[in-house]
Amino acid sequence: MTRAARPAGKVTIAEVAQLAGVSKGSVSLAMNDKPGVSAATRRKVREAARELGWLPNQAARSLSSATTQVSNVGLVIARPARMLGLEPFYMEFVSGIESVLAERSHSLLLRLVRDVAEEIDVLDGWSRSRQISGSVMVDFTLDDPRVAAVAALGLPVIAVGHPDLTGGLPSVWTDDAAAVTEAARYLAALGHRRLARVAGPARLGHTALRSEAFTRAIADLNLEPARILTTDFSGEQGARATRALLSSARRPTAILYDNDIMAVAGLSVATEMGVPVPAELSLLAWDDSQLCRLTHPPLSAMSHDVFAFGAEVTRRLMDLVGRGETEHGPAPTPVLVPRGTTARAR
Amino acid sequence: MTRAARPAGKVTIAEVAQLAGVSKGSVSLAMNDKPGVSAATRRKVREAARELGWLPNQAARSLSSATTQVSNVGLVIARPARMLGLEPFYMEFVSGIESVLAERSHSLLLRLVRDVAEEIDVLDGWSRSRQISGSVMVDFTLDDPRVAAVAALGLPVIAVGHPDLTGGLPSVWTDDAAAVTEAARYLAALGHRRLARVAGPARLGHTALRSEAFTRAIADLNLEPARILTTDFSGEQGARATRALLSSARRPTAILYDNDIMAVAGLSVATEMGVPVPAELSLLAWDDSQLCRLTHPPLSAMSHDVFAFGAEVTRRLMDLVGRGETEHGPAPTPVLVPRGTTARAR
DNA sequence: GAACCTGTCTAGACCGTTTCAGTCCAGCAC
DNA sequence: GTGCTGGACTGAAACGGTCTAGACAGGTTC
Repeated sequence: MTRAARPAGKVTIAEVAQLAGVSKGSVSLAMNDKPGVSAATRRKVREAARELGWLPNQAARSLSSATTQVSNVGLVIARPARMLGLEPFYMEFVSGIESVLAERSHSLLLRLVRDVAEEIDVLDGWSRSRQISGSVMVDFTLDDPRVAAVAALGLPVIAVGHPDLTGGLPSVWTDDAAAVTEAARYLAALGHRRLARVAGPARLGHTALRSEAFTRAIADLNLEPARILTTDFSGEQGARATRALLSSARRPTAILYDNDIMAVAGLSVATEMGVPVPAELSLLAWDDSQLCRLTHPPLSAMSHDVFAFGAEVTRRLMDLVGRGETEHGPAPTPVLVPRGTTARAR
Repeated sequence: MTRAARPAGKVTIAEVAQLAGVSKGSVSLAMNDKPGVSAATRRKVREAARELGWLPNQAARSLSSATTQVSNVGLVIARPARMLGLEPFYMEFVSGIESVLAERSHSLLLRLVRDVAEEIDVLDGWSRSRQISGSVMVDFTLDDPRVAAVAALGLPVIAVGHPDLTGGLPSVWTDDAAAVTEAARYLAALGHRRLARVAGPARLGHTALRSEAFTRAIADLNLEPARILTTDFSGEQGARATRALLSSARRPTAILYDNDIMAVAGLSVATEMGVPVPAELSLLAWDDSQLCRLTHPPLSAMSHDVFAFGAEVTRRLMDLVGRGETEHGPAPTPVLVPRGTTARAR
């Protein structure tokens, strides 16, 4: 099956000018709502443009003017494509971004890459070719090379991550340390003495921050030293980590997970191994997508409205692009929502 | 917080040419690996470009060359932003798309809109301003107005939907009728006489196709007339539909769901209502994201590799954009994967 | 030696906008 | 009438690449 490949929009500003009986310059002024043309002319030009179905050629526009505003926002994610589909976090985050973009008639330019070097290339290309007016950056590591790269590019960027990691870029973050501490205190208050945590990849900055806070909280509460297992965030590795924990000699009585897909997998493993939840084992998820409410018993979680978070990040990016500045501060801290998987230790 | 807005890459081809002691034309030829320059000159030019850190200005490039190949592909979805995050289908589909795009250094331009009219506007704008080289279209309805619109635009498009709905556009689809029939036959063979189906929104073309095939299969198999409840695909409505079915006088002994999030919700409802699965109730999901393997018991499903489906759709789109043509045919039919939620009727 | 290649390289037109220095003209003050 | 002002509008120069026609050198062929 073949398709005709003749793009419709071959109309140029010259034709519009001719039809309207004015010069190219006037058309430009009229269509961009700039002063210098009379109301009558503006109307004539509008009419002509509408009739010919003219839309300005973006390439020409950005070539000639330094200040080109496009209505796309970038998001580059350096993770395997498979993972994107498996992680409710990204889905909800992207949904939140889209919810704000849609109401402002903006689109999201999405790209998956292998590593940070490729991510920098992509941002560089988008920025130079003026395909985006700004970008959201995620998954910061310590001494992230992207910080310097986007600074050199002069691209408006909102960094999703703790200021310790994002090197002065305008940032939005959640206070994971506080949330982890709250979780540990809660489990301790329920009488749990032996906690464990199934964490994300060690290389990610926020994993390190959470681990540090978790370890400190355990120490402050005088609990037994806790095991922390790192994973790639997938359900499979969450299940494996849970099996390892439950098979160990002194198995934990409570497990904190770094996302919800792993918590769901963990609950399933506990059931499969005959460990009653929450009677003998408490489970606490993170992020709290709708998954947590669909299991039986429903998962207790450090609830984080990821959709709203994505929306807030985008609102700040639009601020930054539009006004040149935005607030710089944390988003709401994840809040503990007890459901059916946490109970007093026996 | 304010950001400096001084783009780095101010080097032009003229400066490179001057440094290398050649003309602009030669630089262009040398850097684009085209014939017409000697190896020595090519080396000199490369050296000069590297020294100055020159990268071609994309805007200028696409302005001058007729064959502007942009490396973006479009996807417009006419659903509320919230739903995108809740439906594993879309994220897996998008992941599959990205997996193919990433290996060809392409990006996805994603936009959520309210309705089909807005979708047409968006595609029109993207197409005219040369922001995409092609697009994927989903969620076809009967007599879909988008068919005529993209034909007029001359934009390469791959339609995801049955040819009955996509009006001659190059299409990829799954044979849902065959899959529904297989599901009904399997449940009948297990001894189930009273089936029900929790379906998607009635307005969607593929919901209608599935419903028709389901009803016919029930009739052919001489089973009791089946109830079909329509939903918005959300877990909440899936749970509500399941409660309604299980509360009815002659409750079904098997339920077929139109996606997996609703099946997970349904399983949870059955557990909550004390209906043992699969002893007294068989459940069959659709799409089969990893969710189905994480519940307990694991969900039987009409398994459909959505990731691979998205990848295949994109491969065909790239074919269409690159060679001007592509195959036109179905993707693999969803295949029944029995797990723990289907069993013989008592 | 003329005619003809072939490979390398250059000058300059061209792509479709924005922008800026001017032109034109009506209106006003004197 | 003259001079001045300011708004409306024009023409042409950017912007930074690609691409085409043609110049030039050196080698072949007859």
